[in-house]
Amino acid sequence: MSGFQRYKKILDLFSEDRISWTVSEISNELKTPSSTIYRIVREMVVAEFLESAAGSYFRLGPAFIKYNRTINLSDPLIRAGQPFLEKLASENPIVSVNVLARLYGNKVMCVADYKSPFFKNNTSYQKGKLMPLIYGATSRAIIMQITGRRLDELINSEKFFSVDEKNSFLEGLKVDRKKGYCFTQGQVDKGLIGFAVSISNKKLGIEASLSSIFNSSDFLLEHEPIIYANLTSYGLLVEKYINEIFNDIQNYHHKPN
Amino acid sequence: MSGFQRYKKILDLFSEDRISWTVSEISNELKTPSSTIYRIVREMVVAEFLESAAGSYFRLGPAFIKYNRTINLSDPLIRAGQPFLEKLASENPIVSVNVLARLYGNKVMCVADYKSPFFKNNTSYQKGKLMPLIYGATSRAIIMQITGRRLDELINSEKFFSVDEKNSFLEGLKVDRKKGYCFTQGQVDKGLIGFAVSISNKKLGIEASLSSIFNSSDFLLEHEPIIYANLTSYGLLVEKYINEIFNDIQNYHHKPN
DNA sequence: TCTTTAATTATCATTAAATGATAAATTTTA
DNA sequence: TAAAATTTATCATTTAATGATAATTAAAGA
Repeated sequence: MSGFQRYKKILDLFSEDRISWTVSEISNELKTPSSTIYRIVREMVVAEFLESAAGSYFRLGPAFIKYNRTINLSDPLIRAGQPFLEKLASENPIVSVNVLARLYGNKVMCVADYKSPFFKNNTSYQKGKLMPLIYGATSRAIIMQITGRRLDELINSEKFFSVDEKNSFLEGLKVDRKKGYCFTQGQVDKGLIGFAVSISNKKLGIEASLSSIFNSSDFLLEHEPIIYANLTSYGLLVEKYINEIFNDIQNYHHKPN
Repeated sequence: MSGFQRYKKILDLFSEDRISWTVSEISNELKTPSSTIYRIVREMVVAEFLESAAGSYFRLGPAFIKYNRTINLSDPLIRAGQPFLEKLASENPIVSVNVLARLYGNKVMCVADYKSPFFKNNTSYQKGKLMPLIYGATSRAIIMQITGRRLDELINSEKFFSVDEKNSFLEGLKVDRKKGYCFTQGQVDKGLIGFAVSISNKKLGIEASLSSIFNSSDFLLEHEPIIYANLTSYGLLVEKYINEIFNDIQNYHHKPN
């Protein structure tokens, strides 16, 4: 354990399922002497990346709230896409959750979302939550834009039930690529269906998706063309804005002093 | 530059005003050879704390979105207070921005907020933004619960125009402490007024505030008792829930395996 | 396209810091 | 108040970070 990993391994212990750890628990988990962990934890507490809680427990610190704000102001996908999510929701024919998602390691992460006021169910897509790579329209619209060796590597990180399942998944991707959008039913959350389009920008290395998620009970076949039209047009709009942001940044940096 | 500081110094370069940096810019800024910076930046890119943007620039990475989610699920102040902000807004007599804030180093940081649907103005209080310690009701309700040496240290980190200003500030705190709430007018944003109460929990080390911010043009004197009653009752409610969360955590950790 | 320049990675001797066993101090619990 | 648990301090040893330089790769210009 060295370099930044030393710190990250500790931070990664803190999760939804385990929000606080003591030094001795960390020490056991990472098989590292507690004198070492104490030193590292103290450093991170000073930096507000960790915070001491009651009973000798520690939890993540408020620094992440601060950095998260800066991310929201600097990530071109979020900057370009966030403002359109509410509009997309209001133009959908039925109540929806609308999501911007992107790759995060071998997983997919939602980075922005907007839920229509009267949408009842909870979706698994929540800002900052990692989701499976191969299930759900949101994820499909991301991997369907990836090809060649990178696709292989990503796919190989997933466990398929059988070779057949894997092949039919890859075939499905080809079909979706031609159609230009993805549709899935209950793959992530039962009772929900998802539609998604790809969002990409080669220069900025953006591989993302824009998706709308509905209650399957609300959905009628006649809704599909409208949903598809909305996603497609807003998808293009987001890509256009990403491009504008890219140009803005270029100009900004090339300004003479 | 050593330990965690080495990484934090780089992360802290990224801000609202300067969202992306090149390695050579970082190298100049921190007076550290670029070969060293390259190595460190590469580590943080792998960890998704940084991300490469176009034109050899880097920006903050999506890891912060993930950790921010975990914070929202684990911070007792946010967990206890967030659910009440919308209710507080709906019970206020005029449109408002409602904020949970806490200490962050020598500054105050908003950690959760809710704006009524038709509130027009922008407040400076945004989730994750650092705000001055001595201006605005939101901040006052935090420092007014701090006394003795810690108060001195915090106050001394601030620049007052004069000794008089400092003394009258400290006198004002005493008055507010007796009143049990704070009121300020245009100290942070012109045209806005703020009311705030303290939120605290000794066992959990929480020093925070709950505040409502209004357009001064909307405000009538007859609103004050209602605003005050709302803040006080919701403040107590939040403190009660913080306590319950504290007990939950205690029970959870003391469960037999 | 080729050429030039800039960006990034690799190498490695030197320097500096992290480690972890132990002891001491502090805080919490019984 | 005593005992136990938590946290900090110390320091010889181990290990990793540093930064000058060279090599490679990618981007920008001609």
